[in-house]
Amino acid sequence: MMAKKIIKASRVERASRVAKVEVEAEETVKKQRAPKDLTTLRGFRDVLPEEEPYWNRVRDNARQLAEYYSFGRLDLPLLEYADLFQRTLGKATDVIEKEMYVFTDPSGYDVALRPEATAQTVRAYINHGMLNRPQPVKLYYEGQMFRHDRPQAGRYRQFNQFGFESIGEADPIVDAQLIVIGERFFRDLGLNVVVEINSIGTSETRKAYVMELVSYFRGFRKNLSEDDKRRLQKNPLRLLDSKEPYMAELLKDAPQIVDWLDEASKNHFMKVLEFLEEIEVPYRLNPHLVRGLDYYNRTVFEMYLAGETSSEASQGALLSGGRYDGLVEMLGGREGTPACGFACGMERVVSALKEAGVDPNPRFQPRVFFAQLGDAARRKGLRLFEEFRAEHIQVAEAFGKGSLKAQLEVANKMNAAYTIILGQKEVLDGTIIIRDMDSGAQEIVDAGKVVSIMQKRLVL
RNA sequence: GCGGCCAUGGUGAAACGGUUAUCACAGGGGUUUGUGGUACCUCUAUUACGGGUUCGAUUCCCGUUGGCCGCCCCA
Repeated sequence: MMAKKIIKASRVERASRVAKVEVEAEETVKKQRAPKDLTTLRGFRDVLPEEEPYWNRVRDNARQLAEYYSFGRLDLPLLEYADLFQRTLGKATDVIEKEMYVFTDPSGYDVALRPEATAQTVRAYINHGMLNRPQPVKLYYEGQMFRHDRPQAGRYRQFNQFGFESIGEADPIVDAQLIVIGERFFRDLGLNVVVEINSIGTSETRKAYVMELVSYFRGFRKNLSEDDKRRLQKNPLRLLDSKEPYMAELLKDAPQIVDWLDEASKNHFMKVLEFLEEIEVPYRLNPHLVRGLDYYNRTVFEMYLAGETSSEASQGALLSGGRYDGLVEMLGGREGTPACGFACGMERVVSALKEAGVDPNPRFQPRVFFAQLGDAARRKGLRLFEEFRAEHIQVAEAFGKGSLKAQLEVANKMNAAYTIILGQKEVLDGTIIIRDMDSGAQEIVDAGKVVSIMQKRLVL
């Protein structure tokens, strides 16, 4: 009896397992790509050496600013418990609802590739007891983020952000200085941006405002598009930056969030604006600016390329941020810990740099080429190469090539100013040839002195 | 997630449904033994993948995948 039951159960179990495997196999086949079709995943890309100079400029610039304004570098993991983001970003946001790379790791935990780094930064602040450091704790990060949304202009599934976060100080000067840093970042790169700014108050005043907003738009419900109806349901604040053409008219008489701010938030906002005026950072008040993630309160801001407004920017904001005074507490940190920060989309900055024709300053530009003939020369050359390196002179080579002609071709293509040529004869004589690539003039010098001679030549 | 446009070598393009799929550039190798920026020769594509229509498909149709763009959302 017992045995029969077991057999029965196991048969059923086996059957379902087989069915499952079949379903899985079918899915796998469907998703698998032809072996010849060797590409990256959708929305993921390789950055090739030619593009790297732009990235270096962006990264260097951000790092220098971080150093100057005393933001400590914080490197964070790419993978976190999924829960960290689910708790903080807001249940109704797309980032949580459908864009996160969530999976079960081999230990059985629900983990997620980070879609952004602010929640992580706060997690690290709490984890490492940073409340015991002098406040505010100023942190800077950069790295890859992951969101599974549809690739588009300036939008990738893996993208890079750098961010500045200041945790533990409520004074509006923090907000203002962060905006200054952001604006300076672009100015240093030769990009003109416009700062858009707004205040969304506290979560309580926002709630009251949202109710008012909803009741206002309910009156026009039948005029609204499907998208806007959905916003009305799910995320009414989004109605404010809806791109529907009829919206401009409707918004004219709609309640304004600034009118609903509590006294403290209003004061805070005024002070931020005063600081900005003091330091002469041009800004544009945008009463319809709301941020997508739930943790923001009071000051919110975004930066766009000059000449573009938020509604027409082809790839959205280059940088955005704001205050998030409730987040530390929400994650279990000390009650009432204030914070403010921003994140910048580096892909968008790189593309703006290219668009603007900014010179990226390639770093690797060797001006000396070493050409060799024969095994003895190659052996010597390998050594000589190291001697140049010790003197910090960049030398290019093509040790793999045999003929002098081929090597000179390479030297020419890379625009070398000089080629030093070492052949059988020179090895025996202890000499070496220096060829000026512009004039074609050559001179034979003592092999032992070539490094110091080149050193002098390159200074001129 | 929804919609529009698109898909030929490393790159940019060409080929009325009919030969060994053409051209330019880039790249590799060479034009007899040690000299580049000019020449010549030569090599590098099962036309994204899968299916269908057809005597015959790079060309027409469907699906998949991917890219660009708009929406949603966001950096």
